[in-house]
Amino acid sequence: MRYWLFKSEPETYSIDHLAKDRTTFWNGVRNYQARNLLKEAQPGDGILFYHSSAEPPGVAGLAQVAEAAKPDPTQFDKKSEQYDPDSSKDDPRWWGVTIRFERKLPRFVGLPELKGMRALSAMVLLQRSRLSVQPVTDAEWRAIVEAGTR
DNA sequence: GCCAACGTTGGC
DNA sequence: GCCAACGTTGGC
Repeated sequence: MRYWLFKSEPETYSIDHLAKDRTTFWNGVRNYQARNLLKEAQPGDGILFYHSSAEPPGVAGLAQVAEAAKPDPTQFDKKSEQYDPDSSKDDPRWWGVTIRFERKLPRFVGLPELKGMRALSAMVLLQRSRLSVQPVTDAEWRAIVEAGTR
């Protein structure tokens, strides 16, 4: 079982939206590296639900992978903003996973706090910009869940 | 609103 | 294959 961090702009889709929907298909990823990571995600994997472009940005809650990757239908939809004319149904380029709400963290863990945590000094979130799906280590997961539960 | 980071596109 | 131009992400 692995851990991931998914970024979402809360104005578009927040942890509260997920809490209400219970599950959602996480699609619209159009970055190859993020896509490759999505395809590795397996049911039961843990997800840190991160609010980006928010005030403040940070980890708002937990989710889990409910269903492994399937082709993202928006890539075939000419009317979609996410339409990709170069993708084919035989060999889809873009994929998404179904995720399930687990719980909101009692304490939102903001980015400034994350930056100050020693256990996270090598975390992808803090080292690499602009990657919307990221791997998270066991130790990072534990440190963040603990910080958000205290 | 600004801008750094960085991925993608396309001319050569 | 290089690299300049351009677009997007996302923190501040």
